[in-house]
Amino acid sequence: MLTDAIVSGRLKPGDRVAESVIARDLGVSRAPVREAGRLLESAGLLVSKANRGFFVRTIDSEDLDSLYELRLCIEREATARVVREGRSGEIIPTLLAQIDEMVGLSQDSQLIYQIGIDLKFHRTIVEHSGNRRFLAVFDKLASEIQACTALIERVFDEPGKVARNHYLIVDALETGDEIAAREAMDYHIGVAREAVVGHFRKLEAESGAQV
Amino acid sequence: MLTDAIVSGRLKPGDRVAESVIARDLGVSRAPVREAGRLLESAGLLVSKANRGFFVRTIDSEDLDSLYELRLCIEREATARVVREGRSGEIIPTLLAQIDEMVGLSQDSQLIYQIGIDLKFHRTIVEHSGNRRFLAVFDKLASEIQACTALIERVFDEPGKVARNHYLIVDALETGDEIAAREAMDYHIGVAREAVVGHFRKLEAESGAQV
DNA sequence: TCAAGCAAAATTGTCGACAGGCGACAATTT
DNA sequence: AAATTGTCGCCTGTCGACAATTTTGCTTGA
Repeated sequence: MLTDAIVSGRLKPGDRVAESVIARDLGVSRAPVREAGRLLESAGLLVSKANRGFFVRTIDSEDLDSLYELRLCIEREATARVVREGRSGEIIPTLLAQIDEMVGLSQDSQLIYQIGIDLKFHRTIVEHSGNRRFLAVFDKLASEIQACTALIERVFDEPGKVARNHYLIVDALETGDEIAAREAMDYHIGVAREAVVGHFRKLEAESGAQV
Repeated sequence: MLTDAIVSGRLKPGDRVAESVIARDLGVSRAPVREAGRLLESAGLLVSKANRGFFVRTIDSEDLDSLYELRLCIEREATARVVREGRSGEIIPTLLAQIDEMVGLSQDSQLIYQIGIDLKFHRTIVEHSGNRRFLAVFDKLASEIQACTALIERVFDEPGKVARNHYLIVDALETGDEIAAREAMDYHIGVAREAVVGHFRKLEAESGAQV
């Protein structure tokens, strides 16, 4: 609804988002825009300064690294929990279908969609971990990760390979070994973390702050 | 400011919090109350339903367990980071002073204050972990934990003993062993988790849902 | 007595308007 | 020329009012 209209387009990080302007553009009052702003703020896409309004969030490589480390903590524990609670078999068919879909979307032009499925894959695991708080944190980070990744677009050289890497996680789930599952997720996210943060560091070396 | 006035007092979990009522009581318009409501919502103290307004959040033992497990993931990693980044010596004096203060507040009537210092102790560690996201999540959980604990009041039999248990964490930090530090925090929170969740399960067995 | 339907009250969602605060720019001073 | 101060305009924070929706209490009928 409103949220999409705001984020969808052309906004550089650090840009100011005046609620009066948005309200005028969308032909509604400022109140609903305000609500949507708070929503996007809690989703981590905007930050608000007192008496100044909303700004598009900026992010540096250190913060991105923190983000991935947090994700790591949540997801490796969630993966272990899935095994411990004996819910692996229940979700493996879903996970395999998602990987197949990802592999099918490995064309350059469809990277954005692949990122979406990638997130769904991880969410499926967290969702079935049995820990609602894990899911809440994950969902909050998800929009940020997706937004960041969408802006970076291509960090990895071989998107198809990345998609196939998810099979390792499913394999570990199938063994029923809690520790192996945890380590599989640990490795998987660790690789992504290095790649994304490394890419970002290079961007920073060339210019200033980035989204 | 407003937030305190809303939460401070007498509200049962599940209670409805009508913004019109609050606004009348405080003699302000509904707009600022709305803002405060969103704030408390993102702090996890209220939930909002469409066209229904705000309600005081309810919590069950399973959710509380999830909360502590999440805390565990964050804090044990944060503790390990403090050691890894070589910032132990920098914060140990602060930590020791906080424990002393806690021990001094071990009287029954001051348990609420002790809980506050306890949270500060843990926050100090997370704050100096070097991971901003850890701190953000911790701060979000902190208000919830504090609110819950304040309602439970006395879960532990010997508050002084709990306070002194924090020395074990400082000891582990002093050794400079990353793994030992992680395990010390792991054990510390694990004990609290069992006690709090166990206490809550008993309450649930007697009645229905609880805060 | 109880259930269903209806009407009235209450509450949220939205609106336009006004006051105060902040940043930007110009004028003045050093 | 650089820095400080004064002014202007835009934007947020707050307000009271109206419309839409939900809840509640009452009436009506079986």
